[in-house]
Amino acid sequence: MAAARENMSYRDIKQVVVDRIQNRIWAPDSLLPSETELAEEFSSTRTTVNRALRELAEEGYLERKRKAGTRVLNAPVRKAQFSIPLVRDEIAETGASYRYSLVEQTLLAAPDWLAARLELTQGRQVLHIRCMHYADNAPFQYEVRWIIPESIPEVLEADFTQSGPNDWLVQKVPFTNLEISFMATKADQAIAEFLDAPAGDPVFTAERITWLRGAPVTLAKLYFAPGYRMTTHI
Amino acid sequence: MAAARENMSYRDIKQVVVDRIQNRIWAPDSLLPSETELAEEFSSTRTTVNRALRELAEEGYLERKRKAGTRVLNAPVRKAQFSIPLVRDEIAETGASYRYSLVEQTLLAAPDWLAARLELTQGRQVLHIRCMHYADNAPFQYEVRWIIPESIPEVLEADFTQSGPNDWLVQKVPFTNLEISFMATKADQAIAEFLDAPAGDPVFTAERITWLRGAPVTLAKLYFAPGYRMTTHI
DNA sequence: TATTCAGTTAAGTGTAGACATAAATGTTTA
DNA sequence: TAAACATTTATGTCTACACTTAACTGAATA
Repeated sequence: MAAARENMSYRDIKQVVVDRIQNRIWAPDSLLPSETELAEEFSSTRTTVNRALRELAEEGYLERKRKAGTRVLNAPVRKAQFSIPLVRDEIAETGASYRYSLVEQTLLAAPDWLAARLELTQGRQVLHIRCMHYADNAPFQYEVRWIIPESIPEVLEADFTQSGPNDWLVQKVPFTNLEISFMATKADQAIAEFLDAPAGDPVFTAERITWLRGAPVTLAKLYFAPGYRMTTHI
Repeated sequence: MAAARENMSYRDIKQVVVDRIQNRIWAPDSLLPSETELAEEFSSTRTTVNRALRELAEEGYLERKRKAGTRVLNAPVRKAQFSIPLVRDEIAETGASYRYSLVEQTLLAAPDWLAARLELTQGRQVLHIRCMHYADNAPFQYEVRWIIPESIPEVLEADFTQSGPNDWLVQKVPFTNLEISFMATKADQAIAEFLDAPAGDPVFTAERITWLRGAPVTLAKLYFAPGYRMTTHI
């Protein structure tokens, strides 16, 4: 019944293991045979089995502990992966044409909520930018962004009339940390106007905060046009 | 300047490479030295360097092609990972107490939109369930679910008065495929009532479709209480 | 009885070397 | 000139083995 053919690659072994898990041959919470035993069964080596099991653990199928052994996770808490593309790429992928438009750019004192959120001392100057991203001339995303010039002084000389702050930032800032939240917000007057939707309508919203070596660089609120869905497959 | 100490683990090598990328020593789009050269520089072996670079490629820092070499990706399209926990676990993690309540359970013919979405032939029987998840007795999530008994006959005998269909399904069904979407929807009368929010308010919504070996098993719509945010760090 | 400690075991990691494979480049041939 | 073929080379993968480290087990001790 068991495979047992020669020269199995770590990929083949992964497949067999997944099959056995899915067919309850190895039930949730149960212990797998040791790497050495599996290597023998598959007429492979421990190194190869190790790679297979290690990757399956990363993918959320297994839990591994030294000495304790390898265990099948009962809750398939498999991890959904979303890649976080630039808007321009996201739009380009659908085949639509991308257009950018700057709405407003001002330098002002950080509002209290922003200072609190980014743990800034009060009254710091921040660059405030609002802009729009269009797909085939239909509103796609309304972006409201704050950038901390203290963390990246060149931003004060940057030109955001032709392309968005995101494009500029990924070129300039090798960010080290990132927090992303997704939520549903209610369209206020400005959002409604720019996204061409009725005020009060639900808007899918992403909020990104980026740090560079511990110092906050930018906070962006991204409001997506009505009908937007963020989808992933596993 | 360069590290060059002995006995670097693949972890150390990863760190050095990331540092160099972030300090623009290896600029975006540029080619890294070959594995062999790096192995020499770090007085390590190609196998170890390989593991470091392979993992960094998985994490989205590098792009690797045979013969072409290893290249620094310019857009740090790093991947956000969300784990998809059971509601009960999600609530338990905040320290709140979890309570479940069944709202409705009926067997009916699949509505057209559902049949279309799951690629069912028309008029199929489906089990329709609506239920609530509470955290500390406050509404947390309103769940609307359809299950295809054809794919999992035992579901007709299952008892959903004490615990939710999700709990039952993860025990029974080793799902093989999963599609998750997130969106913002407008609270209709039922949603508003159950989540204790004004009708018309924006509601963060997840939609999960699960397949077992190609056959659709269940579709769930999960409506989160106002204020919910899905957050992740990178 | 409870605690500490040593032994054992399974996974984690590193080294060395071989062969496989894909892609870029150079060379020959139609 | 262009297509077909061969060569080169960097990554991909596998094997075999050694050593490290975490965690369980059970025996010795307080």
